[in-house]
Amino acid sequence: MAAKKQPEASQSAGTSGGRATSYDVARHAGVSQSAVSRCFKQGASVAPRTREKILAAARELNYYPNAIAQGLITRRSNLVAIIISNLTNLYYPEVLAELTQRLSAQGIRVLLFSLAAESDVDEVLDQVWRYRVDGAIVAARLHPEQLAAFADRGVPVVLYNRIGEGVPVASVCCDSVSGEHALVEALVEGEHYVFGVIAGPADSYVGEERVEAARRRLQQLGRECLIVRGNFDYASGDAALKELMRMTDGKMDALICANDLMAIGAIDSARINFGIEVPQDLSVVGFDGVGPATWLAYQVTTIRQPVRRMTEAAVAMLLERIERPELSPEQRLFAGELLPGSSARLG
Amino acid sequence: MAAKKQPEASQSAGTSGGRATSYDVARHAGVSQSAVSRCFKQGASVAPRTREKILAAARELNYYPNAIAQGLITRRSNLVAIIISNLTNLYYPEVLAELTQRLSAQGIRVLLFSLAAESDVDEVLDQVWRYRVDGAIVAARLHPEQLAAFADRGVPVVLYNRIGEGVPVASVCCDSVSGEHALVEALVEGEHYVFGVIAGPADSYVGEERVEAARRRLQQLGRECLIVRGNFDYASGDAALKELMRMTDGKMDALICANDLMAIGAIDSARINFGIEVPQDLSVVGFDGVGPATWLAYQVTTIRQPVRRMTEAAVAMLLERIERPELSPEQRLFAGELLPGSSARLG
DNA sequence: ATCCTCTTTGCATTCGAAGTCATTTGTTCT
DNA sequence: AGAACAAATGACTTCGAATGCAAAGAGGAT
Repeated sequence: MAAKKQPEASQSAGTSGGRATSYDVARHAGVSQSAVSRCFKQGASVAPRTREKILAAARELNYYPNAIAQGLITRRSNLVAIIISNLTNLYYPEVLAELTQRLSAQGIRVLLFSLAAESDVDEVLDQVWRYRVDGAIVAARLHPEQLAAFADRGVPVVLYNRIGEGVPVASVCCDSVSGEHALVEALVEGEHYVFGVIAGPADSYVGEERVEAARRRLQQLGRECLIVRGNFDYASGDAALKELMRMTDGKMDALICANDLMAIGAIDSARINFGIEVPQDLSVVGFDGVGPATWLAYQVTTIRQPVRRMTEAAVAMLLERIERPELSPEQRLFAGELLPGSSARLG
Repeated sequence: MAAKKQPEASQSAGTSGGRATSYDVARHAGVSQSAVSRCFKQGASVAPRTREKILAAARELNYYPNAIAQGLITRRSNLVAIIISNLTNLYYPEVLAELTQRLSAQGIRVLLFSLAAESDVDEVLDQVWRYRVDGAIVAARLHPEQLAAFADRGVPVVLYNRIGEGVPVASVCCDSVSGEHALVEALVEGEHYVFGVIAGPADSYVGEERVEAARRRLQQLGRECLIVRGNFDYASGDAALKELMRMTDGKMDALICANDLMAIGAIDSARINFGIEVPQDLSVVGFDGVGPATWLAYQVTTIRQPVRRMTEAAVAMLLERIERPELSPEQRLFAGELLPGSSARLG
């Protein structure tokens, strides 16, 4: 009867599998399971000699604490969900790599969710709840109710390059408004008159913000502009350029793109499909500062997002909120840096 | 005394937190915890009326089964580790997105590990063991001992675009040899004589394989070539081109690059730094078929990897091995498709 | 040697769901 | 109505590590 109280060490714990448990190690070292547990816990009270013995046994048995079991008892999974909509966006891989490495450095693992379609969100969230993640970083469009669900469940979230629309949520963004203002001002000073704008998809937060900021500033400076919608990829930059050339009868001399990839598509299209010289005949500016923007053929004049500082902030904010869930939903805005390339004649 | 046997339902399980447990749901529905568990398990024996009652209670309490607890008892975490070295490689984001979505579709979650440096591998593996992942997909260079550790622990692995050097491991690769042969043959037929090759970093498996295949085939066809090493990025394509132009006194008329990104760097460099026409004066070919390779300015002649089929195979192989660990370490080789761009004059 | 304090250690319980087994309920057939 | 059997249900144990608590040990002071 008493036999059941202290579980038996697993019999299969030879040198083979990594399936050794703390009981196996305990038995091997001649101590209790508690001692083994303490031995792997930072700052717990274990005598040096005991610690040695236990660590030796652990090494011999190839023991690694079971994070699943730890998560169950401590109610801390040390998992953070990263939810990203379009990994193919050229800008996100860098962000993802940075976030992952920073979280790893803090002893936190990343559960990655990549959305193929927006309709997948609810399924993804279902899994997020099940895994009892400690927090989440979201670079995807969520409905207010979906954001509210995080609050309901007490799961801290930090949004990346978007804000909680209607719901107060912590977020990290690159300042679209000041970035676009800088671009517009430089273009106006550079003596441009017929402005075209390539917007992002309507459901993109940063896309709309950038275009709106550019439009406003142009208006303030007495310039009109034509706006055509793209969807952030290369092909849509090409298509939008053609459309704008048609609409302006080839008179457009400045083009503001909601991201670099469309700017690149537009530059190629202008040069190759229309024989237009960039920047002599047409100035093109983008946004983001992704790798290809700096390629010799493009050298796009753009706003470079401070990805390192932004990811650092996102991780820091999330960890803070995991420790202290009552913290307010701060919004941090980072200024981008105007990267003067050679795709635009500036003032 | 008897009170301790049946755990109390958690008191905090109001409609607020997502912290409800199966006991909360059980009490709410007036059934036992076992019933709740069965209710969420596919094909278990539960009366329709009971199921209704339980599901209603679960919905009301916002109950989601705790995957951590499930993982502990079932010894199946439903987690797969994806280990990737350089997410910034332009080719990997697509692979990662595909893998993640395919695994999700199979009810499996992705634990992402992104390596900043090769030295991180052991720390990463430490975490992989702790989380008791059901399997792993690896697109990073691992030492034989590190690969052996997976076998030791009975964790199935599938390598992506690399093979287990010395250790038999399941893998999915794109056929470098036939791809390079096709490129070389086409270039030779296109009347090229002075061949340059830009290799990848020495520690890249595919890089070495591609270059070696190209070199061999060139030799068989009676052509020599000069090889310069790059590191798969744009800047190294530029640098390598300069070096090759110096070495050949500007006489190089065909350039084989170990990946598209270096091909693009080389094309830009040739055009902009040397005023060379591509493909009139110099033919350039790459490998991978990444997005920018198809841009109007480049249209790189390359071998497109069948990413969808490869990721599908990787996931299928991994799942098979999770079910039946005794399966042999099959290697699957996928033929790439020659994508005739306009960066090379072919035969 | 005695008492007190501080450090180590082990015992027993806990986290939340799954699954075994025994029991109860329900159905069908005679 | 009762037998025979299947379906549904609940009690209890289990997975592996963390931790509160009590007991044991180690020093130190008197």
